[in-house]
Amino acid sequence: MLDAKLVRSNPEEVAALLLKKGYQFPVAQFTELESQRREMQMATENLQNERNTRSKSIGKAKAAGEDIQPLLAEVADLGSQLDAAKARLNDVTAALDDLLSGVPNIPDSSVPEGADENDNVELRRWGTPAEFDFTPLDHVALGEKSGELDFETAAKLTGSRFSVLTGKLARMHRALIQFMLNTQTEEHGYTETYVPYMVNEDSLRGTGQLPKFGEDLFKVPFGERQYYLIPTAEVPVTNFVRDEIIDPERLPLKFTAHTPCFRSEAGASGKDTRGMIRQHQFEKVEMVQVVEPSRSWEALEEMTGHAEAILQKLNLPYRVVALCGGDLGFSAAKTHDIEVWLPGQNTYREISSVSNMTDFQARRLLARWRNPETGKPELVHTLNGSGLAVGRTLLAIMENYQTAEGRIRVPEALIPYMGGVTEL
RNA sequence: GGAGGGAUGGCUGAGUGGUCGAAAGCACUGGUCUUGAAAACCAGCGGUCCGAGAGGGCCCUAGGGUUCGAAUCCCUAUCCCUCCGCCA
Repeated sequence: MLDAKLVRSNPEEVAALLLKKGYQFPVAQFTELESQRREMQMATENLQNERNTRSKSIGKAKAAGEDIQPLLAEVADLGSQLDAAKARLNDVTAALDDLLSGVPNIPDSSVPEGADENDNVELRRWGTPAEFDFTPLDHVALGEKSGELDFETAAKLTGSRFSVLTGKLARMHRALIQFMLNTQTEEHGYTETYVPYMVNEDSLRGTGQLPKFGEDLFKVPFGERQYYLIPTAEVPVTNFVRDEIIDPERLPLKFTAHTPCFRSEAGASGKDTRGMIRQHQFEKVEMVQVVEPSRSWEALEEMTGHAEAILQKLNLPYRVVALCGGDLGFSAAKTHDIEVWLPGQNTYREISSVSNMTDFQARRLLARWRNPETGKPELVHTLNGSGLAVGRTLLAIMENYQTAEGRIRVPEALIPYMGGVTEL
């Protein structure tokens, strides 16, 4: 959520900044609601003040043994006036909150202009795509050959956009998770966590998936309530700090978690239907940092490096792009995507996304730290990034490490995790 | 699933329907003392919203209710603890 004060004092300026994201901020509607809110808040508070003052004097009179009947008569209709005022105020603040919670984060000034992924800006490339003296297959064809990647069985068990892995391929999938977690914890200083795969609405509100993006989530009815399967570990892990005031010496908080992620892919029918690029269920190792505001841009670079390190160790060629305004997510002020080279598709595809949410999530979360300079609780900045998406890493290895016989060599770094196996 | 008990500021913890936004302690900040530190002593010290300010509102898990007035009484929900049952 954006800072209401900021929006209030410079609505036009905020609207102009949000245009970069392709978002039209309804300035007139906001200003109108805001002036109503102010008027009603003052009216309500005046009534409350009067009620408090009078009630107090009744208490005094009673204590002094005076007759309080005349005083009671004077306040007879104050209650109903107050109720009416409160109801009007509630309506307006609810409308205002609705409006404001649908407004995305303001993109950083360094974010490139642009409408969609075609306008993203490449920052750097690492590694050289391998030359094959045969026509490289994509991971679906490779999986069919070995029989270890099976979409038909998955469709029988559940439906489309699921996969079944078996044998050594399943093991490599597991090996990747261990490898990523070990790297993030042992080399990059993250604390490993294990978290719920279902969360409540408050958590999703805190990180910004709700109220706007509920249709992307799998819902789980639970008694009278509703839980949601997590779309990313960002949700449970970032919510660690909801309603917390964090001691400055504890910052930065650096957490990593391996979780499955569940996405309905509601708006993506027909997109990436082949293979395991876009699934309803996939594994991801996530990095989350909670930092003091002055450090968040530094942390974005650092975390991008932490994701890149995995690809470098696996010797997978990739490039890093800065997302343009139109391609940025709702809560992000800036995002780096890391795209891995896929020979089977002859293109780079997203394998990690690292974002600085600045104080946007922290405001909804009420995640604060006590700034030693002011002594006051102030909002922290939150960041998250994949380190990495496991399924996509697996298929990148399949395609980049394939042999003419359609087998898959095991990347050096993974051999210890594979019990010494060097080829599948 | 059943029976009880609880939830109060950064933490621990008192609180009789009416000067209660809330005792006390810890922690923290400033000061006195000291070469310096510790100890001791003194003082300060919740959050949030509106307002230029003066000031005012709201917040004692959450949501309802009773009342002129609720941290305090009633209802519901959530979470935690104890015991019984069941269970990977």
